[in-house]
Amino acid sequence: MQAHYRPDEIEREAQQYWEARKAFRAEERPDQPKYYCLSMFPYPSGKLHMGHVRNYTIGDVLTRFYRMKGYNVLQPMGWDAFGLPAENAAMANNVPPAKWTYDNIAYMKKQLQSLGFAIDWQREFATCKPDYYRWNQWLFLRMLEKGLAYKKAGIVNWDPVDQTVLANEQVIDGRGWRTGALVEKREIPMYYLKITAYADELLGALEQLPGWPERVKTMQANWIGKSEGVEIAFPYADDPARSLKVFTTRADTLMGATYCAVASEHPLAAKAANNNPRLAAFIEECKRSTVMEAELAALEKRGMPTGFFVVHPLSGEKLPVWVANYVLMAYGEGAVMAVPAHDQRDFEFATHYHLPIKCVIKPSQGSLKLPLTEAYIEHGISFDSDEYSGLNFQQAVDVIAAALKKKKLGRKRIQYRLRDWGISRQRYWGCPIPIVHCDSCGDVPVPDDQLPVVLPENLVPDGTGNPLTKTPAFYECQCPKCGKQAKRETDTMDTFVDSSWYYFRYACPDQKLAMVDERVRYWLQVDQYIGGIEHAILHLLYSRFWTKVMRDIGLIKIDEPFTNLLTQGMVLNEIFFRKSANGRITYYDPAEIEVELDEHGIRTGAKLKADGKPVESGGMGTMSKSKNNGVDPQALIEEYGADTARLFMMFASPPEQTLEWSDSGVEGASRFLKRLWMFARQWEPIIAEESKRRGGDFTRYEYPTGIANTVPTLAALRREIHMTLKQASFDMERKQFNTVSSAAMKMLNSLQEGVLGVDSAAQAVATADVFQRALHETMSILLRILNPITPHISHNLWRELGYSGDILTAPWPTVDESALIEEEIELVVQVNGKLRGNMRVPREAAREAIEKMALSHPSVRKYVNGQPIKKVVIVPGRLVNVVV
RNA sequence: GCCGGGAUGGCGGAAUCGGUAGACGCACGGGACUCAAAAUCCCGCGGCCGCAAGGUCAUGCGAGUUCGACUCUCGCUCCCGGCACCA
Repeated sequence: MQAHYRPDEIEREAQQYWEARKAFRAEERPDQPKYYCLSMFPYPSGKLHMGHVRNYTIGDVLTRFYRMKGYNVLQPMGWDAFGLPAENAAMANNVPPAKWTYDNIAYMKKQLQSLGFAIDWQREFATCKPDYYRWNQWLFLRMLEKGLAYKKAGIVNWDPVDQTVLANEQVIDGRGWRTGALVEKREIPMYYLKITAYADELLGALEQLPGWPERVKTMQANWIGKSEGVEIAFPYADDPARSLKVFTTRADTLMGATYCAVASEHPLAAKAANNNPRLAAFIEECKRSTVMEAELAALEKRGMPTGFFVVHPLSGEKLPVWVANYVLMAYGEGAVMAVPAHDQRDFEFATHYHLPIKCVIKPSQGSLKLPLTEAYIEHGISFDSDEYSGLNFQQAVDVIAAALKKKKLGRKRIQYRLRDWGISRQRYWGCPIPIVHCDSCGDVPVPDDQLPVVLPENLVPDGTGNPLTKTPAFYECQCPKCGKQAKRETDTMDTFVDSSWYYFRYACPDQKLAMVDERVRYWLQVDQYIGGIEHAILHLLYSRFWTKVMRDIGLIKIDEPFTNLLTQGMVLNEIFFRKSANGRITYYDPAEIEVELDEHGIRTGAKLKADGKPVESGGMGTMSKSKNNGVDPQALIEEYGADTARLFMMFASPPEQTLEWSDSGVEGASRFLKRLWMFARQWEPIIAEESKRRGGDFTRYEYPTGIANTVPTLAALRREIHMTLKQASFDMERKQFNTVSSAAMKMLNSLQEGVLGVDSAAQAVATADVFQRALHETMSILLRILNPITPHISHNLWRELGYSGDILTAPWPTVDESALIEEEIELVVQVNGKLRGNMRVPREAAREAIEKMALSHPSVRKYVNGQPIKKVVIVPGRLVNVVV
């Protein structure tokens, strides 16, 4: 055995060993339980970042753990290879997105391999290859046939200078990121997928996902936003045959409606603006504002009257119609009835524009405090509502809905917040939408036998829009129907399409004739899916939708793609910066910062190493280029090795929480592995000899009866190791890897203390064989619980110490319950719930005996101090609480 | 703004079912080894009072339930994720 821990050597050696044996190749074995563990595939942005390292380490720990538990595991990897950054890089470096993407994939693959992930690389694919994306196109055509895909107008960000559509992230403070021009909203034709057709199932099926975090399910449910309400028609005052339709969940407040409001994109707004230049200007202004809902919601509530009036469907009162920037065209009817007294947004708007506020709901007990300072939005009892007064929420809704129905001016209806999924992108680096536009035949789907529509890989975007629109070789084509000259669609698909079904393709990446084949039946569902919490809604909802569509087309039989979901937290690092006199902020790499400490180790300041002058701390933030606080995994692996990187990542915090970067934490992890190495080397002769004696067996250990009395230190060591193992197994099952790591550290501490105790004892010689056995046993446990986290060093030591077989498939250790039994246990003694001492009692002591002992305990007597005892609470095996 | 989540020593975090708050690690202090330094090893380490024994306060803030609350309930504060064209 090497004198020193050399991660580079043992990691290379272990990886070659696995490679030579094709250890991670997954095959369908119907007789064995399978475990499909999937981490979200990366976007090939250039090099791995710490978020990837964390994501894939979590997945790797799980696959290695399940392998030890006897499962047939699959851990695939691929590339989410279409997307905007490739176009940006192409513009910056004048390199085609394809080349940039493939180069990145090659580099990142090497990085993943150097981390020792147990990936079946045979199944690797990239979504930018026609072999993959042809099935996007194929399924899109099936959806078109089923009416699940359709075309309609959609709103996009338009940069008037570059004459191009911008992504939301390319719009900064309302201006194009490259041109600085004010961005406009523009309506263009787009393809949509009818995810709303599945809204009810997507919502209902959440209940059948017990393996998903509650918060993700709640977020999805809120996103789908099913609400039961009433659609109400307000007839136009000057044209009673026609009406303004609104949707409300609070029909009980209808009698309190004092105006109606429509979105600026609503047809009525446009009509009103025809002879009202001020209104036209206001609508124009709304058009210039953002398309992003988050920004829209934060805007000050503004509006203008349209000059139109509608008639209240029950009271007959004339109500004005306003255009308001807080009404969303995309939700409901794009119009609302405004009840300022009982809706906060309406209240603010009405207050600002001095519109009437009419109260019609009051608390069931007491009354409203007038004048209102905010809307009363609770459900209550109706009043001042003619015949609809004195009713509770449900009664009022029912009665009012019935009255409206009778007048044919409304009906109960279910409304979803969820909108259909717009997939058209006016960009080059994506999957072409398989449609041909023909002057005679209209929009014609590309026939299946002409798929895939291949994206040329040699174009370089220049920032002035999609280069496909300037490439006749791509867009010039014949109409599949009539054969006349036609124009190919140049829009490409949203990259969320690519990621909506890649997990099926891993089961059969080589299948040329179909999207999926019968192998998906063996591997799917995904047993464990792992990815960032930022994907909680969109990606996961689209994937669930896509799965249901594939099911309904008859490709698969499952309803849901992912049985268990783990949403990992972000990787953070401290942000350091300086603000210059003109307000410009410069961010500094934390590696360039020196932290100043006082004598207690408490931080007093930080300065830049280069000039020794102070910098400010901006707290912890996600690692990003813009904050200059990223740490390159490559440097970490090169300096400390993959095992240290993996151990630190797992130890620093539980997977679901954020993880704070710490250089000294990394050193701590490295120190532990060195300590483990030195310990193994020190005891190698004894352990290896024991291995030889027992033919490498690590499954059965027998000890003489009464060992607890003859060799108490050994019994204590075994008890500690098995107790720690019990906790580690529990934590492994619940995926709390930080405490599994600390259990390993604890075990090494116990071992070092344990051997010291035995070593120095006079009994050591007499009990040498028992000691040797216990050391062999406990070391095998330590190496096995560490194996999923730090597989290289575990692999190496396992072999060096002569344990039989391959640790990769060694069974997860089991707890020897008999090692845990103690004759005496410690009980905590409390008086009135406050800790006052402890006492040792026999394991099987009776309640009465415990109570008697507690009452005679000196500190109990001191605190009871003669007061009458009300009651004694005894929690078996834990504590006694004397209440006075 | 709306939806979801979080807050525990100097720091990351632990506490499995409401039962000893601070496991494990980092940082820091003291010591050993060394010509010296690094590495390594040993000891200490929440605050306050106390020589000590011990006492007392303490899990973001404020209330409540309970014999007992980091854990449950209600109200706040601050931070983070998502908001449909970043992936």
